Amino acid sequence: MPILPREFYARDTVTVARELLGKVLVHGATAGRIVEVEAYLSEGDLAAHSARGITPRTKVIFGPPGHAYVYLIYGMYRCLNIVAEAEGRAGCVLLRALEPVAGEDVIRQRRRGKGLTNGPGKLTLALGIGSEHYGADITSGELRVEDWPVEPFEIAVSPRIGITLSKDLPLRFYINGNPHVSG
DNA sequence: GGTAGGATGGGCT
DNA sequence: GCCCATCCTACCC
Repeated sequence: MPILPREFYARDTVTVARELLGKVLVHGATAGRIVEVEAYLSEGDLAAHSARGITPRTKVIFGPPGHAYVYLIYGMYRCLNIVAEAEGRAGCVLLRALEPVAGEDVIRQRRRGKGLTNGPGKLTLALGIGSEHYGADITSGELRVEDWPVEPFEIAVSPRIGITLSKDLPLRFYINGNPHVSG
């Protein structure tokens, strides 16, 4: 299936977030359709890790689009973001939930607890994504996003989950009615 | 059905 | 030293 090109990501973050819904994240033999995302903006968004400027951790968010921003959360879990916007501008999309579409046997072996890929920390465990993917180019290579055929769907919008700053901005997007959405 | 608390470590003030 | 863009288990209706 075709890989999304870098131009796809070189747009405003909300557009990228909404259009990532329905696309498929592939890592090796495992793959999952993106069913829930959150946008973290370059301006006016205090919840974004990039809001306090360029640091060793956040520098990839300011770099060229179509790369992975992976970070450690609560000392135990990794979350995967995809960098959007033109180089020099911050902006990224957090992947919050997937619908498994390939390698489900492998995914089951990697997961404990309830749900396979219905949360940002769970989906990285399920697909085997870790800190070694920090900065990885997701327009080529082992970790990538592909455009697979998809049934029509409706996009639902809500505030983002688990944050305190800028918590009322309507920047969480998900496929309405999809059973793999978190929460 | 629900909520409360613990695990666990890097990043930043 | 405090703060997390989380998940799981235990316990209580």
